[in-house]
Amino acid sequence: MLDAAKQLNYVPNLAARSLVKQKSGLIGILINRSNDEGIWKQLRYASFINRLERLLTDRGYHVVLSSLEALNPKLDVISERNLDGIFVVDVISENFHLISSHFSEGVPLIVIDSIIDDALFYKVNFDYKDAFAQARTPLPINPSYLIMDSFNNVELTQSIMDSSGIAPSMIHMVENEEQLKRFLEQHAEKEGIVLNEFIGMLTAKYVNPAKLTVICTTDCPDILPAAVTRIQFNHRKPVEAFQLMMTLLDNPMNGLEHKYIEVKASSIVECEASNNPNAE
Amino acid sequence: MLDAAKQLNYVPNLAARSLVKQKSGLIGILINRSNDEGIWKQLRYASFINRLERLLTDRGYHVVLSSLEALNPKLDVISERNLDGIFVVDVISENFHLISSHFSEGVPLIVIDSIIDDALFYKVNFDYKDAFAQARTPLPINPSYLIMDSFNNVELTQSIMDSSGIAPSMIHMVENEEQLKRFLEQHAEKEGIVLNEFIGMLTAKYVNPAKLTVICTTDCPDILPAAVTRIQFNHRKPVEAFQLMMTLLDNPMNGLEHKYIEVKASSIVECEASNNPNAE
DNA sequence: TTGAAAGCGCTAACAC
DNA sequence: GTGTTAGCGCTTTCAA
Repeated sequence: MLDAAKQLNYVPNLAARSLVKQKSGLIGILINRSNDEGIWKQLRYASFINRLERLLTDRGYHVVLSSLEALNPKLDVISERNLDGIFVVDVISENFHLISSHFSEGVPLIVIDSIIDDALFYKVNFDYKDAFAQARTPLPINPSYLIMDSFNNVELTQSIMDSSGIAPSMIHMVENEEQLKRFLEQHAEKEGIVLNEFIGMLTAKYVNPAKLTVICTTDCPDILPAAVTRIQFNHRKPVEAFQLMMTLLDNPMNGLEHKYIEVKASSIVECEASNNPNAE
Repeated sequence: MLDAAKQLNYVPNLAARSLVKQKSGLIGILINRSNDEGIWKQLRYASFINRLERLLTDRGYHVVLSSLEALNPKLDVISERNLDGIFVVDVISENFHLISSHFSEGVPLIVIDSIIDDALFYKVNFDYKDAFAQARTPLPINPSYLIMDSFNNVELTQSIMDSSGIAPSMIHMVENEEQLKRFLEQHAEKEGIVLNEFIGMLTAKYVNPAKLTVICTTDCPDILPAAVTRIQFNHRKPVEAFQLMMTLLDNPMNGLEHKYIEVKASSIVECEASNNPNAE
């Protein structure tokens, strides 16, 4: 029985197949990470990676996960492993040329949470402008401060600050909990907006949760105290990124004309993309 | 010579190398996940995966991340990609034989958060007995209830319940926030222990944080309210798992005699393993 | 239809 | 040393 099973159980060798087909069946998720990250940075992409990986795995791709040192990202994995598609998350502007140099014609390259004016890259970002507009709607008065996290991609950080409509002096960039606490002591009685629910949770330790509006960017609204007002980005970011990747993989010739996808804030619950478990 | 290769921008093809060397340079991290997971389950392994992946990547390995459906885990990636080493997290007992069937002689197989009496598997688990002992030390009286999460590996779940020394009727297995809330309403004024800081955070919404002791299993103590007593497992689990894997990869012939590694609870801050960036 | 052969890019084992 | 070759396991092509 074991013998018979083994005879019938042919196991394809994907390395050999890759070699001849020039397709690896591997999709890379590359993420900029530093060693000294606060808890909110560590968890920022947990849900995104989880969901994106699931979608890709269900489609029959294998996912290579790789951290990048922000200062010195090693991107060799892209060309060495012949990745069929690449997601890069939160890219430092200075490193885009480095990524380009690892680019192979026809290999979809999607950057997440990064603004870059280069047609080589497809981009999937949140529509923060939309989120801020929604955040202002239910509030009796305008929020007076913004607590947020910085991104490696400074253009994105700047863009968020700009779309918030809040004076730069009233925007606190979270570095550590102690500094956050000190900032909040000066504004305890005012209304504020917080980006990222983990930061929202830290913030709620020090101010009245009822005065907070949190823009949920990490798909974890449940961790927030009940009194907090939430603007939820629907959890479509991984789905959008996945669908874009599939589209690009299906049409290797002609790329799409729209290089930017903006995921809107919304409380509408969307269903998952259908899992069609077969790759190439 | 290396320079010359770089000048010519020669890119080694790892698929071809894998084929001839019979080593892929790939390490798998396989995790049981369900679709309807609560936030605490989704985030349970975020920090572990993050750190483990970093250690492996720094050593020059490439990491394949794959979700498994708990009921029907597809493990083909192991043999198809010729993984050099495999981590499997939170394994359902019934699936161990399935994993065995994908096992190749000499390929290190390390299970995390799983109890299995089979010499094929190396195991890295927390020492919960130690954690509960420490949890009782600082408390004025004995905790009267335990809030915890269930694992796919029922032996582990049972083992934790047993080591807690708390009556089964006073152990609440978290399914959703509503049920948790109802359980807590009956025990609001008593001391309790909580396993997993995300559950601890949810719990702290409904009871006096000062009465809670949280055993931190996900390396995210910062998310807890200040008043909560913490027992921290030091963040050595990914490091231990990594070091064990490296040891096994270095000694392909003779496995170690100790198949269990128990990571103790401790507040001692350990330094990261040295990053020696070269693989095979 | 079925089968044999070439070759993907690399390393190891030979020869010189 | 330096150069050549066989072959890893697969797919594709071309032949019968």
